[in-house]
Amino acid sequence: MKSVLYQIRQDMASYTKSEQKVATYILHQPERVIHMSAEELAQAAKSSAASVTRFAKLICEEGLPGLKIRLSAEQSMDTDLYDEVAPDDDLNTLKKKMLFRTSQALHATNDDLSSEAIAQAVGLLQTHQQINIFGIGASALVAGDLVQKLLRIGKSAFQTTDVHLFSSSLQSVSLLVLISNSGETAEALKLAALAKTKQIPILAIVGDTLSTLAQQGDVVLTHDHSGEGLALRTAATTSLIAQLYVVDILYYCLLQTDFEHYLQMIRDSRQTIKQFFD
Amino acid sequence: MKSVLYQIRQDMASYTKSEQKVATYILHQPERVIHMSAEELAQAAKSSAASVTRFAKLICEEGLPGLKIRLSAEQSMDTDLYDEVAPDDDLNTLKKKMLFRTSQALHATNDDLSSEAIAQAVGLLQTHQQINIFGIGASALVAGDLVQKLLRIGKSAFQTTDVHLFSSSLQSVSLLVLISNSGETAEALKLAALAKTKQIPILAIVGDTLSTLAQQGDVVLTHDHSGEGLALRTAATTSLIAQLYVVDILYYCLLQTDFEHYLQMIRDSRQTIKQFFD
DNA sequence: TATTTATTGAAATAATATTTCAAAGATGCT
DNA sequence: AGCATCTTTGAAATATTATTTCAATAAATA
Repeated sequence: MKSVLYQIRQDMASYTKSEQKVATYILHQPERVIHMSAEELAQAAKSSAASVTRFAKLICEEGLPGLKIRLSAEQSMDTDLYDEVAPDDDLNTLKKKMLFRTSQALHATNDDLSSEAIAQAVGLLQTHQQINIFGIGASALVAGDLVQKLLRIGKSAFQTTDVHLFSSSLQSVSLLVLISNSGETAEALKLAALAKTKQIPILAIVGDTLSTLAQQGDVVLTHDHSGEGLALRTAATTSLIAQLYVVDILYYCLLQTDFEHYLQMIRDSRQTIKQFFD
Repeated sequence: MKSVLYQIRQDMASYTKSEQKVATYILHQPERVIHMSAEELAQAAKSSAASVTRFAKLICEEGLPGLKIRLSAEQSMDTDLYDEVAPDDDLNTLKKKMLFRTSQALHATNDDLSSEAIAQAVGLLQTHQQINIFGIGASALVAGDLVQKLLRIGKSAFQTTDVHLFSSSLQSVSLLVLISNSGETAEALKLAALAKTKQIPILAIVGDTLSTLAQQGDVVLTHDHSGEGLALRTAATTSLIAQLYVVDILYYCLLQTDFEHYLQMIRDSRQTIKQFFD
């Protein structure tokens, strides 16, 4: 179904005078209209209740209540939220834009994640006792998150941003997890090459499906990175959040392979922290 | 504003029998309810119109029409997404649940963030050259994110999870940023006490508004942590994401105080990385 | 300008939501 | 259990809100 606001704007020219009054008011204050009666809207738009309901029926089969319902459904989908964050946005606009953008990224990431890739990734995590995770910049944070998660269920996981140290940590029994938004991070690519020589499998968590790193991975999980093109690093955090989201889903899929057991380990680890440090 | 469906589910236990009938129907068929009259809904839920409108008013100040409007705004949200992630969920269900939960957390966080608190926080960041950021566990990642962001715009920022080292780093000119989901982390509270003795101001980023840490902060930014009660740490990542989201908004508000200047610094820092490391 | 046609809003009507109230049911007390 | 009290319930009464009617007015056409 089309947006009512859009439709009203489109058809504005074909409306009569009083219809235009009502239409204009609705376009300017859609969120207020939602909580107005026909009479109130008529007053606000300097028209009559009759004109209001006539207009409502014109737009929407179910009359004014139906129109209000459709307006409400559209409220959450504000129009120019796609814009780059602007220097003079007020906090509300900023919040809306960020929320919108983040939601977009998560939806897109959901679409990107295939069952097969996740299943294969879980397989790799299960079959390797030692898991070495590398990411640099913001991706280092994601690496850190994955380490924390794996340690909690008794997996041996290691992370550092020190490439020398990291290289030394790679054992023949390791699984190498490479995290990179662009998929072109030089350090990650070098580590991938190193892993190849040692026949260590690579799990790549990458934004760009077509990147070099995405091609190197034995298993590749991709996430949304559509915001990266924007001038400001507005999207940096959305990419970060998308990466964390991928890790989270991967983690829960791993838990599912032995749910009760892992759950108990997580409980234990929480308990231990509580007992000794709180 | 909280999700009505969520609220209904939460409060289900406290409802009377006929209220539960109505509530259950709404939870199962929210998108149909939107187009039903009180009488129709009563029939469908095997109750009476009176009970329906009574229930509507209980949930929503503006009665049944208002409830329909709010339901419409929430359209298309599956009811059982509120559940804890289950051991036998397939990937699609898992993805839906996670996405839903994350969106919820972000919305709630948006509602929690007040302009005043953000403005004060920005003020603190502006007026202090040295910014010391502490978080432990998942919050350490958030601390890391904030450090990266601040360094990019030429602020002197420091983070470590080593409390001894961290204590030594606190100067009289420092701003102490404490990040904690529960707001009860022992280490953070000790650092808060230390800061008090040195008269160093505290910016707290906390999930729980009523926590000890929230009370200690000179400025307090809160984020959603509603998922924390859940058995499994399903919510751990949503809290983390909510924290990152707060940091992101804070950061952009800081940028706005001198937009072009900061933007240029960010561009320069990207350029430098590209030139020397890619 | 006279005639037709379209538009408008006040009032009448219809639809819908809400409140009232008496009956049924649940709860607690002896 | 038996009685009293408080709660819940739905049918009917009422109030609110939306819609249609229709006469008046304005615009368009010849």
